[in-house]
Amino acid sequence: MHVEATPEKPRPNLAAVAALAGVSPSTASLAFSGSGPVSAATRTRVLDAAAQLDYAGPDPRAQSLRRGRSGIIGVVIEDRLRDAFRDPMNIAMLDGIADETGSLGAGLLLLTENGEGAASIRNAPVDAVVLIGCSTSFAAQVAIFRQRGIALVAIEAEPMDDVLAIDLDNRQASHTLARHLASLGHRCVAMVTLPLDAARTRGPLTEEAIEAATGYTARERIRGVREVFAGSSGVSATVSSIEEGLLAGLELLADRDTRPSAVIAQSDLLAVGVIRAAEQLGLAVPADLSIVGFDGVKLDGLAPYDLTTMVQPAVEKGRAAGRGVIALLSGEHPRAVSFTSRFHRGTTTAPPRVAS
Amino acid sequence: MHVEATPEKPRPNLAAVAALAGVSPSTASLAFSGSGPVSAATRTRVLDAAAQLDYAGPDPRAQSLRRGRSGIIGVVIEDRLRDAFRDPMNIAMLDGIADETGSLGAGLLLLTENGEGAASIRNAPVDAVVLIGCSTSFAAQVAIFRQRGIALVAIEAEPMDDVLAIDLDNRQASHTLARHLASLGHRCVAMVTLPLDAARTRGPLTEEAIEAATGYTARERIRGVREVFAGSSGVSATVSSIEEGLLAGLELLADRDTRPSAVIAQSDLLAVGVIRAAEQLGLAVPADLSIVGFDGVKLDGLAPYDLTTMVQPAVEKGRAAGRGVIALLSGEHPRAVSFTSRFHRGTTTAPPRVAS
DNA sequence: CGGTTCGATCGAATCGATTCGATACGTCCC
DNA sequence: GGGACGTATCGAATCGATTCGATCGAACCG
Repeated sequence: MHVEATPEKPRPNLAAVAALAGVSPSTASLAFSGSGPVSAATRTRVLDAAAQLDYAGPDPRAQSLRRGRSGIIGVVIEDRLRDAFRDPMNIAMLDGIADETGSLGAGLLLLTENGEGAASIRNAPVDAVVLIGCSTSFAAQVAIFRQRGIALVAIEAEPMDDVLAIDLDNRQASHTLARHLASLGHRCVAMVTLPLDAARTRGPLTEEAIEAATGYTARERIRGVREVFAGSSGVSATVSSIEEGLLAGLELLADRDTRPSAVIAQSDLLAVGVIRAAEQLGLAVPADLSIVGFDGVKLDGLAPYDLTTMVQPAVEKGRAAGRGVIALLSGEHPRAVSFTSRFHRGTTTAPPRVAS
Repeated sequence: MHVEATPEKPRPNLAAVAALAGVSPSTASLAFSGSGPVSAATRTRVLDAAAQLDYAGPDPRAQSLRRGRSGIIGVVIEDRLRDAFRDPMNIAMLDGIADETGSLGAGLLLLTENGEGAASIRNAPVDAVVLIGCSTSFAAQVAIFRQRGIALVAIEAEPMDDVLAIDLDNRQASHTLARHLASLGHRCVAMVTLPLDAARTRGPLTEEAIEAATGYTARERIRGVREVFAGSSGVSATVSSIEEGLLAGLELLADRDTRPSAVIAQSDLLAVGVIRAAEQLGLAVPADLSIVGFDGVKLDGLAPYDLTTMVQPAVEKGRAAGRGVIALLSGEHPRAVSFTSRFHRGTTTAPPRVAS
């Protein structure tokens, strides 16, 4: 006997299964979803028919149309996936989100800030969206999702109506770091900041640049530092990474006349980059240059340094965001959450060398 | 005048927009999709009506039902997001996939091997799926997706019908590493492998364990090593991470009588862990112990070591997978792709110390 | 001037399931 | 024996868009 494989193999649908089982589509649906009274015999018949037709279960696309839910949660990250994932903070948050939403059976759809096509933020089939920190084009994104009627959770973002905020004490924490340096005797500190705006340019931290900054996290942290070191300046980075910190550090430290005695980097990755820059320039850390970071990433291989930094609860932030999503989707009105960071004194800060 | 906000705000649909614009739904659809002859005047009228109703565009759920496409590509990764993202290889591959599929406008949906609910592998609304390497429950997953009629691309997996394979020369590359050690004079080498099966247990590499292993990558690499060092043994890891490598390393090196003169770790992360273990035990690398890895990750902070390893084109693998997905979705029949690794001689290998 | 063609628009079927209300049939109790 | 009740099942409407074929005018050409 020779088997003739039909090139066309139309996937069976619930109606076909129902027909084969000799029941109505509605009953077949009940049998699958289990959300209604169906006799055991009937259910068995339906399931057998399904097996016979090689039916894989209700089509999720049709389900999501009918139910008005797709079971998918969008996570908006930076433009370049690789950049976003290079920072352990983002991964930790993603992990926290997945932790909580996983119980709900929802999947995470990665969305980029300016993607086009079927899965852009304009038309991804998501039930809710988490905007992961440091977004520089926040307002525009919020407008889109609000129009689409999609629940929104934002990590570290400007407070906004209809957006559940998961916040961090960025200003206060930066203030703490700055005070630490001040108390050590530093008077001339410089910053290496996270991206200031959607353009993500590396460059000197001019007053105009700060004024025009749309990056909430960067701005808050600058503010915290300036509460202690009024008018302090620095360099803005294009992304949170070690390489970028190195470049920014070189820019900052190149000129020995304007060289600061301490650098406040807005992430641990950037801080490590600055340390590398210092090493390249022959500066000893912390003797010649004090450096602080932000995040509290355990950076394997940073030895012999132990970075002075603010440790923030990244996974917890993600969890809170995940719980927020769940609450919003069940029609509740969760309240904004705010996390605090903890000061960690490492070995990368010391009193400034006395001017020679 | 006081505005009365209706608590219920039914999202407008295309029909409502069409009605307001005085055209039929079909014409309104054409106006939005641009895939048909519509006069400029009509299009404007429709768009105005949409703006007036605050219509955000066609519902992606309905679109995907009608079109039979969701524009979403699933990526199946390990159970724990954090574990998966800890290995730069996975991120690199993800990045490569995103690079290619992004042009298609598709989003990446993160799926875990044994998730439940709306976004499990049984019922995620995806058009295609990429199984990222080292999957230990490959066959079961393939069966599910095949039944659902979803296009499949697998990175480093057993060849299978209807599955586009993106392969790496795991066996050959491991053979190369083993030969390198052999040529240095090593006779007693041990392995630290990637997870062998879905159970992901850490334990001695018994013959039975190897025999029963479902992890394709791990098995191939073991095979390559054994072509040179027949019967060589070692320890299997639960995940590819530095910590795990440390634990496996300690287990392997604890007993000084059975201690190997070289360790072949199946990933760079594991190799770093083994180096740490050696350091903890007071062994000098490479004088007392040679160590090789696999992947070619640039591990910042591994200094002063430069790991001897096989450099594999991870991003390229991801890109190939992405291109494969695109090809499959456009009905083509792309051919399997195979990548090769490049030997990198670092400073972590040397001739064995002569037995005292 | 009549036939043809082309462009714009419309109607209606369709994608595949869910769900509300109705129906049919037993069973139970007074 | 008849009314009340509960369970299993069914019909039909619905979710929101896309798309094929039909229709209707207008322009064009011989």
